[in-house]
Amino acid sequence: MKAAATIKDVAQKAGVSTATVSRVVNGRGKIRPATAERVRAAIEALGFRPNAMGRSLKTSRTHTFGILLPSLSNPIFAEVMEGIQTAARTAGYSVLITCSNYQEQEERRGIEAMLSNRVDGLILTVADSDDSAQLDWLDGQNVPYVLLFNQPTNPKRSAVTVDNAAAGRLVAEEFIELGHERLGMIAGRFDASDRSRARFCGFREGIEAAGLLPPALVEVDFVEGRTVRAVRNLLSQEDPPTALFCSTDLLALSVMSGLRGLGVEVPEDVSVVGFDGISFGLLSHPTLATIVQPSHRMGQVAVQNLLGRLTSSAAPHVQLLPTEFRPGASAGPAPLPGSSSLSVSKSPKDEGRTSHDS
Amino acid sequence: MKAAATIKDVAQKAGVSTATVSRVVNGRGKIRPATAERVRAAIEALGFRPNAMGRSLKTSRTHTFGILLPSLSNPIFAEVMEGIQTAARTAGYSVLITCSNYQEQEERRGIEAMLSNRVDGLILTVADSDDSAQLDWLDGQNVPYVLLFNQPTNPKRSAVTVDNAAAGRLVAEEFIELGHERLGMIAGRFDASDRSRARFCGFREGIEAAGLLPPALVEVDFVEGRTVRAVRNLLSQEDPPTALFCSTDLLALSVMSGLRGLGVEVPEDVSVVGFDGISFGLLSHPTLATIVQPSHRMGQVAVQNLLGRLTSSAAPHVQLLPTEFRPGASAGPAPLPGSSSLSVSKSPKDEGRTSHDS
DNA sequence: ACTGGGAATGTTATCGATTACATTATGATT
DNA sequence: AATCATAATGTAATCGATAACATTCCCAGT
Repeated sequence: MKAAATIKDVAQKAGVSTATVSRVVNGRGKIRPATAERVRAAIEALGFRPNAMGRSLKTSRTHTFGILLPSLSNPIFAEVMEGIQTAARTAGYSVLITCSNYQEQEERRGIEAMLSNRVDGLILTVADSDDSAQLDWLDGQNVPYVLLFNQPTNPKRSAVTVDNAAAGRLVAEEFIELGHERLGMIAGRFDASDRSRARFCGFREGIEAAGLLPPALVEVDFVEGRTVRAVRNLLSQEDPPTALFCSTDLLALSVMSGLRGLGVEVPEDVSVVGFDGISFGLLSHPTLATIVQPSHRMGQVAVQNLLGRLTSSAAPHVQLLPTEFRPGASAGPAPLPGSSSLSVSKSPKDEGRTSHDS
Repeated sequence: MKAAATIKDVAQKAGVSTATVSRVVNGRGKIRPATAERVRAAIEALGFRPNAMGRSLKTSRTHTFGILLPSLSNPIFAEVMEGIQTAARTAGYSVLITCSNYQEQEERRGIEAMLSNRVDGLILTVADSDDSAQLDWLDGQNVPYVLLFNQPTNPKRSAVTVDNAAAGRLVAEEFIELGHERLGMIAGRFDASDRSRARFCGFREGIEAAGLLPPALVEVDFVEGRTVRAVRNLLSQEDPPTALFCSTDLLALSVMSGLRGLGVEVPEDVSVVGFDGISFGLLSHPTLATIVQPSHRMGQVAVQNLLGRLTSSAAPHVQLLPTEFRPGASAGPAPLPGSSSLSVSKSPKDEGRTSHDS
């Protein structure tokens, strides 16, 4: 039950001062090889491991990053977390993680907790990076942070993300290419996800640019994730959409499952395209067409962004990484007019806001 | 660019000593209400937040747990991580996370890094909890840890897991109930996952108890995740299995996708059952029959186990949580003899070890 | 008014490592 | 051998908070 060895123990055992031990450990200053060897032997013998607290206290560097994500249930976040973790460890950093569950209050609490731990930097995905009390407050805290997935208008904030609007536009074009004329979107609530909104805006632009009617829209809650009603809602209206863009792959998979439950065939009756590029999209049946975000890379780049700010005090900047449209069996040609046997009755208790535009 | 306020700044501003501020912050000792109020005002005015490093140095408690998981790509780990994170924060703890990518070397490095951070406890999922150099070493480090998913033989080690063997047996019984007589298993490599081995052992026991031939077995690598060859391998042998047990849901979904690629129908030709109960199993088509582990709960219990060891110095103990068989469309009755049109040719370059038993 | 004694608050050593500065050792040069 | 430059090492203050111990305050009881 011995306490862990300290630098003093090592110094004593090696017959040197703590300063010398410190120098050996950190490879700073000149040390006679023989001395260094004795110190190393003592370290080995005692199983000495520098106490990060003591060190941080003096250097005011914790070599720790704090990560705030809405959730880990969505593999896109789990993947980016892996990327962050790997890149951080490579650079000698540890990572503290917090999930906000899409709640602003938890965002705030999580950030505060990580600041108490004196993290050297933060990587955050917040609800809305253009209207966030947390971020406004954080700007005064003198801690570098990088937004992830969020795409802030304010260029004073660092961010690593993709061009969500452009990707949304691309999806519209793909649908139109396939002959679809009546499009819809099932999106995570805009007030919980600015990227969901951006994807929708791009999607709508692409549609309007082609001279088609604006898309039908249903917003759904991330947490409860009931999509069946949202789907029924969309398809039970006059002249229902033949193609659905979902703001995340998770949503898309859930929607496909819902459609199956309603007896709607994908892609024969309705085409579906998701967003994220999670690996489950490749395993699903039919395989999911989607916009792929380079999730691991994004995590890695976010870490590098922070490191740059810390070491070379680089200025905050936004980095847009490329996306890619990944075709899949879920997106097919539009059904011939009248060929679809769709008959989805409207449920009595409807949920989710539906609108022709927002 | 002002540095963060310290307890001294607060003391000065409130006209008291640092001891008094400390008492107010930690709610210890008697403080005159008027004084407390002045101190609180100063804290508020300066935006003071106690420096966790300074505190930890003195108290030798970091209020941080270290978590080591093989990966976050498998949602079962992401889910348990969420459970851990939530429970930890509720108890006032932060969590450091590390992924080992199923590599022993990284297990070691991750643990060392977290010990340097002087975590108050560890939650670990290692390759093999009965033969782990890391754990043997860790036992001498005087840091409480809890194994998660691992099911150690040595009862001196705390663990939160399920009865993997019993669950494996149950799967065998379900298959047999459905009329299957020739069974197989696709399992994550035993040397990277002791639970995979335990599930197989239970599965085999259940089969042998029913007087059937021992199951065919293929081990696959977690990291690369190529299952198509493994599947072809299994099905191309004489009298191929009509039911496949996969050691994880992720594997099962991949296997189902592979079967589809080979033109094999699930469950008409081959039934599939997974293990974990990840939510994607409910979204897949056909829905995945599986053994459900209470992942969030497991994370929560692991945290409680650690807290108990820390606060009431409870003894290490193993906690087995209940599993549940969740039926799904992927598991159906055995095909009538000769009714299946299976014709899977053996690929020239085979991979994965196949055997009739292990 | 004086005093005992708990309540309130202050003083200061301490946790473990770093680092500016001080000191000593080494060895090359004459 | 004396000298000096430089290499090697040591001394001690410091980071921010805690807590044991010391001190001061305040008021009840006589």
